Order: sequence, then structure tokens, then C-alpha cells
Amino acid sequence: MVNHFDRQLNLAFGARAHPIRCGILARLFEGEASIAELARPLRVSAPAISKHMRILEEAGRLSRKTEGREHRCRLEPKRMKDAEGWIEQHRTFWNERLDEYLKAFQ
Amino acid sequence: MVNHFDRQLNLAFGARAHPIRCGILARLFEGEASIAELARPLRVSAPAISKHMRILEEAGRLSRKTEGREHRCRLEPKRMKDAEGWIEQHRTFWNERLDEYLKAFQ
DNA sequence: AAAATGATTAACCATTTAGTTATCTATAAA
DNA sequence: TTTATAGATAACTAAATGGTTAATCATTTT
Repeated sequence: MVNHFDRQLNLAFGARAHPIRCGILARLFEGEASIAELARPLRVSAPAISKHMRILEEAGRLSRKTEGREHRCRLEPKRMKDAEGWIEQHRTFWNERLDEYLKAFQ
Repeated sequence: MVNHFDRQLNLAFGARAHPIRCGILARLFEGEASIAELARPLRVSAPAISKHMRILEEAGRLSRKTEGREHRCRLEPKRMKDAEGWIEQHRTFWNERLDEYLKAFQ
């Protein structure tokens, strides 16, 4: 049986949990952006964005390509799809267990 | 348009993100437990469990009934179902946006 | 070649988080 | 009724988080 509370899920949840990281994801749905372009509307410094970017990249939600001195950040659709599929599996698992639970206790 | 990164989702994610809280949820899938019974296998003090319980209760994932001096903790199936439904909505949203994104960029 | 720009890294600081032990309250057992 | 037990709360500490500014590196512009 899979461990349903493993690091990968925690990472995905943790990555999304911070408002600045949510802001980054939301912004990138509109299209690519550089670090500076992400920083400006979120009212934080570039180093702050840089750190959040690393977390989101490690969680497999973002990627970047370096164009000269600019880093163009974008959503990583394939890996995002994977993550969402992953969550979907867990959702199913939870619902099944909840059904059991409901039968047993109510 | 709904704000898809709102407090409720962050709370649900945050609540699940900590290993001890994951451990509590996993344990309660096996059935009810007291604070002490939760604490023992997780190798932390009762006050530590007490704090995590509060977070999980506020996130609507657990409830307890007081039986004498014991607190019987259990999953809160209805509210869990709500939370999962909530996540399901978001999953759908994300997939739709991802499809748009894929069409636009690939 | 020098200056300016985009981003990372380093060093630092404040806040939050998560744990502990000690104390207190309520219930159960002696 | 005294003692023991379950749990909450308080006070404290250590570690993690998230931010800043300053320094550095690479690229672009002048």
C-alpha cells in the first residue's frame, strides 16, 4: 500500500500554501514572466522571489529558461498534470476510506 | 471568479502538510483514539498533540467528544467530504486552465 | 571598455512554528 | 477524601521561514 502522506504530497501542498507562491502561480497562468516581473506586483524583493521560485521548481510546478540575463519563468504543464493526477489518486483513496468510515460509524 | 488560492484551501493544505498531523489523520483512519493514544506512537508529548489537534479541528478535519477525562478524537467525515469536494473543484479548474495553457504554448 | 541591469548568493534579522517541562483543572479510582 | 490520570494552558527554547540589504556574476547597453 502506498504511503498517502509522503514527502511528495507534502511538498506539493507546502509549495502551494504560501500566499506569495500562490501569487506566482496565479501570475504565471497569464503567461511567462521574469523574476522582476513577478516581484513587482507582489511587492517583494527579487531575492524573495528567487527563493520561492526554488521551492516551486523543486515541487515540480515551474521551470525557467535563461534568455540572456533574464530568467523567463513559466508553469511546467507536464509536471503540473502529474501533480494533479497524483492528488486525484489521493482524493479517490480518501473518498473510499471515508465511505468505509461512514458505514462503520454511522 | 472565485479566488482559488484563498485561506480555506491554504488551511486545508497547511493542516495536512505537517508529518505529525499526517500521522494523526492516518491513525484516525483506523478508528477513534485519545490524545495519549495519538501521542504514544508518534513519540511526542501530549501538549504537542493537543496543539496539532486544534489546528486540525480548525481546518475541519477532526472532532472530539469528551468521555469522562478522556477526549475521543475522530475524523469528521462530513467536513472531510466537504474539503475533498472543494479540492475536486479546484482540480477541475486547474486542469481546464492547463488545457488552455497547453493549447497556447505548445 | 565602462556602466547599467537581471538575477543569485550571502549575511543578517524578525516572526512563526513546534517542541519541551511545569502548572492547573477535572474526572476516576483508591 | 486522598491520590492518580487525562488533558489544557503557560512559559520557555530551538529551529525553520521569510524577508531585507549588500556583494557578486553574467549579460547588455552605451
